[in-house]
Amino acid sequence: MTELEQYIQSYFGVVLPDELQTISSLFKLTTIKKGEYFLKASRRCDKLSFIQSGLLRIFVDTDNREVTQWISTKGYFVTDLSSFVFEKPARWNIQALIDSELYTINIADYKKIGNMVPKWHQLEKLFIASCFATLEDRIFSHLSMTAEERYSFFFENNKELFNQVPLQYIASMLGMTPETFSRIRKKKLL
Amino acid sequence: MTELEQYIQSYFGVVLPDELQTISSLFKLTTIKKGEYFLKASRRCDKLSFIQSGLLRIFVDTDNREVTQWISTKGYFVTDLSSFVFEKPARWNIQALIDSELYTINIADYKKIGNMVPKWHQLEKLFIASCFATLEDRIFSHLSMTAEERYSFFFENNKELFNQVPLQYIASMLGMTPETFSRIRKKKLL
DNA sequence: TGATATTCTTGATTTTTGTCAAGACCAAAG
DNA sequence: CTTTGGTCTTGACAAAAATCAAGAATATCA
Repeated sequence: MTELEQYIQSYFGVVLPDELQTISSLFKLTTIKKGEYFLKASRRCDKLSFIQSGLLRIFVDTDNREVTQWISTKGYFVTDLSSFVFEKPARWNIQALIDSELYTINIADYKKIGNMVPKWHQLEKLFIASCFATLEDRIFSHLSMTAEERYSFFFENNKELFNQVPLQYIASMLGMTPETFSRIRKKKLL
Repeated sequence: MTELEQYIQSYFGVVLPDELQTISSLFKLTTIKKGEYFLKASRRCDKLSFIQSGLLRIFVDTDNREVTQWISTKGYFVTDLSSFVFEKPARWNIQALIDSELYTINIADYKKIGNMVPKWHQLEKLFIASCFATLEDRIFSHLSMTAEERYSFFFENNKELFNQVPLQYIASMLGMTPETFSRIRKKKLL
């Protein structure tokens, strides 16, 4: 079983081996270079990718500044979900932070899965529900934690990210300025 | 078409009238009195309800204080999604803020829908995806807006809530203290 | 109605976080 | 190696928000 198949199975729990193979065969290996855009806001996001290697940053341009919504890492999927699912303009920009390898499926092929695998929509539902729960937790962290607590929590669970991406992006996705981030960091090292 | 059916249609887009009727017939009208719990954290949430009238508050107990995650209003569904979908212990408490009328379906009946309505899992997926997008926006508001901006935005879209529920709950779900909330409020009235 | 909760407001103060500006550090490119 | 551009850190200060405490307003209920 390929790495992609293992991940699909872990997220979606597809059972029959031939179904799994059918699904994974629709994903094509593509590469994206550091700095290139996987998606630009206001365009349609017509693809879903699994990150085989690399890092992608999801962000929005506002009047004053860029707001990083999330950084996607190896072993996770990346797309603008509402654009992909509802076929409407994307709200996020998605850009490669380093050269990355992606297994990519386009919307047309993606729709085929629903026809070929009877249980697919159900599995999809479960997957999206778990994404929903993750966001609930993230909201909770903003309602109940200080910047420092959010930093510590994220650091404990994503140590490896801290020496791979510009820290200002992590600061932004945790909802603080780079300066505050830097000061918390210093405090933790003492 | 009943009000419940109209809402189901608007959220899930079920097309065939008999399917719609089949689904809605599985929801039973129940009532819950002010202060009563729809759900207690750590129990299983084995039901999904549509709010015909009333208000329910979703919250968590932390060491220091209660954190209100959300207030559900007329015309919306209420449940602990991850508990309902994955049949695991609930993370949230859900309590009626005023006497409320709910159309409630239990998990056993809910599962029947999937068998009776072929497209159901697909529609469910779309519904949950739209919930996901709503949470994305909410996270964005915490990454990019001040307490005052979050207040204004929420106020503009939920004016009616402000004279129906204790304001401290709204303050909490917007991620600020009651005092800060009160001061912003005063400032806006001047 | 009057008594009792609870909720809301307000002021004084502290803490946290943001802003602005300067300089240090570091990696990539000539 | 040196330059350059981006990133990170630091300091001084300002603004935002939290905390604590008291009192006012409001709802609840006997």
